[in-house]
Amino acid sequence: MSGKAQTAIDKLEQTSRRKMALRIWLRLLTSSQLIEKEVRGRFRTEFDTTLPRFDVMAALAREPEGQTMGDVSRWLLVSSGNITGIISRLEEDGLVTRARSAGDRRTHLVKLSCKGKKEFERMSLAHEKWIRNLLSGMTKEEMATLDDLLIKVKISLAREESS
Amino acid sequence: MSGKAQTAIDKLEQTSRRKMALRIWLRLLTSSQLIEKEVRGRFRTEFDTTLPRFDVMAALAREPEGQTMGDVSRWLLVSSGNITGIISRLEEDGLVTRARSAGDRRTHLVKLSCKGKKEFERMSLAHEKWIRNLLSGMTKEEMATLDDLLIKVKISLAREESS
DNA sequence: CCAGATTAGTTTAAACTTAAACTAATTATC
DNA sequence: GATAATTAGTTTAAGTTTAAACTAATCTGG
Repeated sequence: MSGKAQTAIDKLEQTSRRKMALRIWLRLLTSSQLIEKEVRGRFRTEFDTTLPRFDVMAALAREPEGQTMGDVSRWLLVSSGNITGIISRLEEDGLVTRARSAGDRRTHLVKLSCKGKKEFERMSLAHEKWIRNLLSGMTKEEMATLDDLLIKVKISLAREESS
Repeated sequence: MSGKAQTAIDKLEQTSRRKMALRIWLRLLTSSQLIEKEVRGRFRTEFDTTLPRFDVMAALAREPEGQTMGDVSRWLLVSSGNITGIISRLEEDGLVTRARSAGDRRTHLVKLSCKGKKEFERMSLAHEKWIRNLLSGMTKEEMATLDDLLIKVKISLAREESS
């Protein structure tokens, strides 16, 4: 009988289903906040930039041909007004380009500039290393199980948030 | 052999440990963001308030005798300046009281007012129900395992973020 | 064609958030 | 006991974030 299984069984006996969802939510939130705090600090001290800027650049890096403002805001789950502001600041710094589309003239094609690509590459490698180190206390098996469970969380959310 | 175990094993075979930490982080972040988005919207439409205000009130509700600004900011993992602003707005609305301590005159004793307690009670019940519904697609066993793994994440973070 | 509805993006106002500078009170050290 | 270091909290400046109002372009049903 493994230690992990024992702990989980204890929890089933001690904790009502009622309180368990709330507990999961608080833990989910705390983990995210702790990682975010750490990563934000490192972006500031090592690259003199912010996490939202990196997030937007990472979204842009996924599509070298460029994408619309709406694509970025939907991918990052934030409002379009938010993206407008961050893209504007990135554009001022010459890291992204924004151009009105030829076809649908409402949309704008946004992409990383050459400078932006290079900068993102540097930051991305460091970022990946930070995360790997932060989670180095987890075994591969634990991460695989956690990944499965987080997928289940997402499925549950998708089904319930509409109702 | 359960479906869950099979999925996890597939992942071990297909995904390098290197990429797995990053994947976990993105899933953690996405789950949190989706829940936050939903909860924020409900606080706005059903109680005409914000999530940060509720978070501060929930922190205060834990200690009926009151606590310092620093206690609240440490509990919520946010800056003290942030707490100053939110407490000030809650105070204007008569939901909390803030008084300079008699002993150490640098610290302030903050607590929910009577009105604040009643308001928090109403919101807290609704909040718990929202979360329970959002996670209703998870079994008790899945939640218990997820809880264990998130504790392991937290332990890993605590060990690594100092280094 | 064209009036109304929809969509993409920006702007605005308010709140949130942080890091850093600052003030005031306390503690430590000599 | 005076001075230095620390601690609690506030303030400030800049950026992030949202919801809602707005502008401009496109689509849709007559």
